[in-house]
Amino acid sequence: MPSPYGLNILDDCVICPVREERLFCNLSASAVQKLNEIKSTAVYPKSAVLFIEGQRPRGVFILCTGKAKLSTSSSEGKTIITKISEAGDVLGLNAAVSNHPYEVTAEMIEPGQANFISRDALLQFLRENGEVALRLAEQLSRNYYVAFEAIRMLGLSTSPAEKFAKLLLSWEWGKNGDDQIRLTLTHEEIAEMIGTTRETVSRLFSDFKKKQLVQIKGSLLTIRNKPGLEKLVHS
Amino acid sequence: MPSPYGLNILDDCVICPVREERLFCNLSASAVQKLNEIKSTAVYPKSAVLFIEGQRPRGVFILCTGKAKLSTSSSEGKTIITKISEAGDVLGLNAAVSNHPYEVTAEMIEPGQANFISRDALLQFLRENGEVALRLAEQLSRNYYVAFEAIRMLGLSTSPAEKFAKLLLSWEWGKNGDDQIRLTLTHEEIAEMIGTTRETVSRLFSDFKKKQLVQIKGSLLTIRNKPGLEKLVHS
DNA sequence: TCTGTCCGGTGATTCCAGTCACAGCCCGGG
DNA sequence: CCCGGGCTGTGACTGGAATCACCGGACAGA
Repeated sequence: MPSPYGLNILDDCVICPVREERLFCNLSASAVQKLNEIKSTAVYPKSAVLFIEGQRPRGVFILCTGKAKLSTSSSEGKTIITKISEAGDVLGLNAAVSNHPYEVTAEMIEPGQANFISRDALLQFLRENGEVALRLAEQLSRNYYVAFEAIRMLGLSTSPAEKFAKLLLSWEWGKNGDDQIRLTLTHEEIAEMIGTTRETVSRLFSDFKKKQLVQIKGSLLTIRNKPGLEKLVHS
Repeated sequence: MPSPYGLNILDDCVICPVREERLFCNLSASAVQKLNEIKSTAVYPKSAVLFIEGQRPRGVFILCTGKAKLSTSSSEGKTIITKISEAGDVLGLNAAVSNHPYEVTAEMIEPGQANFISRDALLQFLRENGEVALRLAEQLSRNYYVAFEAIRMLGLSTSPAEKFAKLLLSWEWGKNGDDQIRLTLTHEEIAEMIGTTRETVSRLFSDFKKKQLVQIKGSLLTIRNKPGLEKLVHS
């Protein structure tokens, strides 16, 4: 059956869709089998919320397609986005293994599918498959390094211009050989990633365009002068 | 033999000196025995550097006494302190298990002793003691949450005053029943924890004293009006 | 005891980015 | 087709924090 949003049908969404280094990859056949038994797959529209900061951890979500933003906010309403998750990412893992409340809110920014595994089933699975423990440690480590990058982003650069350049440069790499990417984030979301305001991001785009650093055509973003950007980053 | 710095002699420094929830606690007798074989203990003076950001991970340090600051800095010289480690903390764990370079620099701010375990020995130990894997995951999770708190500290508060109040309130709790603590950090270090400048911290102290929020007598810091501080924090 | 160094306090100045306000735009839905 | 809501661009203003500069005190070491 065709699903909405132009995505593949559910059965095409396997546990390990993309990245080899991820938690649930290259497991024994029986382990994969077990995983497929305890997972449940669902399709989420844009703006769907997988879980909310502060909730008790129900389980983990493995993103098959689409993108989700992970954010945390203060009671004042100020919000920071700590990561944009893509296919293959495991969301809510820290909360699930440590049984702390979710530390972030996960909201879809591009529609997609995700496998859900309840906390109980996950822990059970981990107990029965010692082989995964190391993978788990590696994945937790990766999460830590991602958080750490956010710290450097927020703490180590004085001007918004520098943070913005840093963010731009953190994209681009690899992907599809081409040196242009589709910009799916709103200025507001970019602002929340670098800890500034929407207006400032808007002005930065203008600035960077004027200075021939980047070029924008519709939603297509091109870097025209990478060394120029790197000179802004000094770190 | 008495050691310098007025500390206990080395043999008093066991693997698990303080906290029950830590990585190397409540292990089987044989595991503890093994740990004591592979560890090596040393005494570090103030300003001693255990490891430096970017170095290949040699191993982990388990702090027995003293305090260490973990920091990262940009090539511009700007520095942020991500955590003040105390007795019982395991330093360099993420780097060691994932074989990434140390992501922070660890420098003693109060002299003390630490056990060192080389990466090879640690991995070997982990392999032989599956019981520790879960502990490891929990510890990595804790590291993550600590980093996450730093993110919220740096990203979610607009004014230095708010960050400063937040930092003050993050101390105090528990310790020695008393509601005053010894301030061992310099203003500069505090500034590096909340992402501002030394002068601003100095002015904040003046402000808070004038507003009767805190009191300072020598190096003894007392909170005089906790609700007042909490009102500044809005998060 | 003297001296250099580190730390803490404070004033003056500058300027950047947050805030407010508003207008145009794109796009989707009725 | 037009309407409306979310996104984007830009101007004016201003407050607050970084920066620069300097001083005095504490302390360690010669």
